[in-house]
Order: sequence, then structure tokens, then C-alpha cells
Amino acid sequence: MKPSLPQGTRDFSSAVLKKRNYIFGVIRNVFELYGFEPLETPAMENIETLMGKYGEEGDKLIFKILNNGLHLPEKHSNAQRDFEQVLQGKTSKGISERALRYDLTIPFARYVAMNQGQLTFPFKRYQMQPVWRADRPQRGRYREFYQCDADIAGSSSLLHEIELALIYSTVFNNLQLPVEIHINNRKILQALAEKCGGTSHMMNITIAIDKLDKIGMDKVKQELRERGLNEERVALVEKYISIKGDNQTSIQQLSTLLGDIESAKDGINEILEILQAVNQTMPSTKICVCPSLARGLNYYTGTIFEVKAVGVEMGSIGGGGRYDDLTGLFGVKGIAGVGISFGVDRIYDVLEELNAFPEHLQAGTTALIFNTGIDKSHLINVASLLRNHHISCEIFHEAVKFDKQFKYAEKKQIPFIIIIGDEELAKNTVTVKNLKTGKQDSIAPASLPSMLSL
RNA sequence: GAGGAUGUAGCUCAGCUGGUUAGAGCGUCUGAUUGUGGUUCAGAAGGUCGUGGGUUCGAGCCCCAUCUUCCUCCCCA
Repeated sequence: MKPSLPQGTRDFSSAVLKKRNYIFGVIRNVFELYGFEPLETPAMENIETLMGKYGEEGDKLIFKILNNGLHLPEKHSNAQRDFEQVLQGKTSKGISERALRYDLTIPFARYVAMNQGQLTFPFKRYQMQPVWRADRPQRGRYREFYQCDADIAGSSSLLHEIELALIYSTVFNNLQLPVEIHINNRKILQALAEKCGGTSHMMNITIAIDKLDKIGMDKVKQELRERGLNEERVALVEKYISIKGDNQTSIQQLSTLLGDIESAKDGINEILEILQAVNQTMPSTKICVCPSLARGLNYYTGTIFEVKAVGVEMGSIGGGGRYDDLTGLFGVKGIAGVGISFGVDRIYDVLEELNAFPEHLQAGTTALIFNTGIDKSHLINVASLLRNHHISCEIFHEAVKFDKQFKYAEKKQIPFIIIIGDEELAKNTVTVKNLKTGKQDSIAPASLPSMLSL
């Protein structure tokens, strides 16, 4: 058979993996610096843990795993009955009782709900694992991709929002990737919805205005009309999303427009507090109030974040926010959550486009020891010497002509080659050649490590 | 899930209106060159033309199905 990959999945070659691991490493370091601890959960969850948590669209995009043993004769009648359910678009435990994880937030909520008795609250965890979606792949959109999440469960303190914003700022600063952090608050959107005829319009409004950047004002208005808002209310929403300018101006206009509603006041005050703290701690952070930021996910209730790269056409490379009732769906009330997520695949693309990966990442083997046909023990001794000094090296696998060994070194971009043959043995030296400069030296074996670690 | 484009050597791509033995560049391998690479030169290998059917005397090219990748919508990271 011809080998191939399932649609929307990828192999990661060494060159790509080194860059990806660099991103993961930077993020992990910052997470741990703020006291987050790692968590891993299984690739698969019970299907009812996931179903109904991501809306109707989400359910369709969950990868379901077929049960084993459906072919057994004693299960036939049940299996056939259960499959009827599937044909009608429903799920059936008789056919599938497990599914692949769709994001990291719901498994986290499940974990917190299961272990609430044992955890120390506020519980701060980070998680970097692949998730799966049965979406149609496009560029920058895969069926298997990684998410990097940091969440805090069991605290409503605004301190967490502040620290999460600082984490964003630090990570992208460390990656040397210029970004803008957009911030808004669901409480303000709720106030807007109230003015537009009640909170039942919340979803209609958020879905529509979240697309402002993508489809433009006219189409947003059109969509609002289609979603049942009258002209007066459409005009109000237009006024709202037209708010522009620096943070102070935006906040002032928000107050003027919605300040008579309690929830709007709360939201505005929260934003003010976050801005003040972030600007004081890391003044270089570009954080801006963005009224049209809504985020599609329904479970957000307070602050919402989104991060955009500056100077590159790309969707958001990170997002998150506060959700007041994290574990309610699993029967545990009163645990608030707040978290952020990094879109590693997109960050990768942006860094690639900006050529912002550090050069040293591609470094592999430092030295290749030529195989000159002398007794292997001499070569292995030199290799051990280097490795004991944490210098990576390889011994060429067969004693062939130098031409081949040079070309191997060149292809693997190994910067140094070491020759030990009869001549060197007789004089108790080694020959070292720098392949970039072409410079070659004959030195004592003991001085190899210091020479190569430069 | 709906609509559109695409697939030819390891890679990037030519291939006329359906007509003999499907080409190029790069890469790979061999030699010039058995202890000195990158350059150069000579040569070679490498293809069930995505897959399966069909039309035709004849299909890389036309038709149908299917898969991949990409684009738009939906939704999202």
C-alpha cells in the first residue's frame, strides 16, 4: 500500500520540531515562572464529557471513536438499533462511548470537578497537548493541532487577569514577536445586549460583531438585521463598535454609551484596573481596549483577551478570558475560572514569516569524527571525551573515502570535523577542521573540548 | 457540512487538438578524486502520470466515482 497521512494531520521533521519546541519552551518557562503546574489528560474522554459543551457546531466537529466488538453476534441486534440513532444524527453509546479531546478547557474542568477535594485552590495549571477537530482543513487549520493553555480555577480575583496579561506580554517579548493584546469585557457586551432588548440577544450580537475585522461594518449590520435586531438597535450596536482611539478615549465613550447600566460599569472598572496594573509593571506592553472583541465561545462571563501579531496578516495567535462557572456542567457549583491559550501553529507561522527564530536552534551535531579505518577504540575515546564535556558528536559509520564523510558533515550542517588516522596516532594529535572557514589545526586531544565549545 | 480549484521523478514544475519510447531544473548515486568537502566535468538510476472505473483503434490529456492538498462559506486555534 501507499503510505499516507489522515487528512489534516502532519509529521514534524527535526528542523520544524526544533522550532516548535523552542516556542513550547519559552511558553513553559513563563507559565512556571508564574506558579502554574503542568497537567496532562488523556487523548480520549468519555463522549458525554464533551458533547454539548461546544454548541451544536462543536458537537459535529468532535471526533468519535467507534466501540470495539460491534461485530460480535450477540451484540448485533443492539448494535443495529443503536446505529439507527446515528443515522438520525444522534450519538449512541452503543456505537461510540469515547471521543478525542476537542480542547483543553473542558478536560481541565472535568479534572477540577473530579479532584476538587484534593486540589489546592486557586488551582493553577498549564497544559500543552494536541486536540482534534473534524473540521475541513485549510492553511493554518488542522484536524490535529496543539493548544497551550494556562488556567486558574477557584478564584475570582482580578489579580489573575493581570498576571495572565503579563504572561502574554512576557512570552511574546521573549519570542521577540511584536503583538497587541486586545481586551474587552463580557459584562460590557451584556449591557449592550440589555439595551438592545434583553440578554437573549447577547449571542446574536457577539457572533455578529466579532466578525467586524473580517467582514466590515456593512455586513455586520446586515447580519444583525438578519438576527432580528431593529434599526434603532442596529444603530446602537454600530455606535458601540465604532468606538476608537486610545484606551482613555475608548473607555470614556463606553461610559457615555452604556455607563447607566450596572454591569457595564463593572466591566469598565475591571478593564481600568487591569490596564493600570499592566502598564505599571510592564510599560512596553501594547494592550488596547477593543469593544468589538467578543469571542465566539459562550462560556466567557468577564474579561476577554485576544492577541494579534503586529505587522503580519494572521488571525489571533492567542485568546482567553474569564468564565464564572467552570465546573457547573459537571455538577460542581461555585468554581470560577480564568485562562489563556496560545496558538502554537500560528505563532510558528508568524515567527517564520518574520524570520524571528534564533539561529542556534538548528544546531545539531557539533563535530563529526572521521572514520579512517584505525581501531574503533581510538575514535570512541575521543567521542566520549567530547560527550563528557557536553559536546555532541558522531563517529562516521564506515571507513570510506573522505569525500563521502565530508559531504555527510556538510549535509547535516556539522560545523567541525575531526580526523584521527595513523599520522595523528603516531604524533598523539588530532586534526580539527572548521568547515565554515576551512581552517585546519593539529592539536593535542586534551585541548579538543575547549576548542569546540567556543 | 455546502461550493470551487488541484494532483506528472525525492522536490519545483513543463507536457500542444487525444497520437510512436512522458521531459527540464534541482536533488540522489557512480566516476574524474583510495587523507581533505563546497566548485567543475562525464555518466547513471529514478514514473502503474493520486486511486478505481469508463469512452476510444489509441488516454497524462475526455467522462464518472473516490482520496489528497489549497481556496470561499460555516466555525475556529
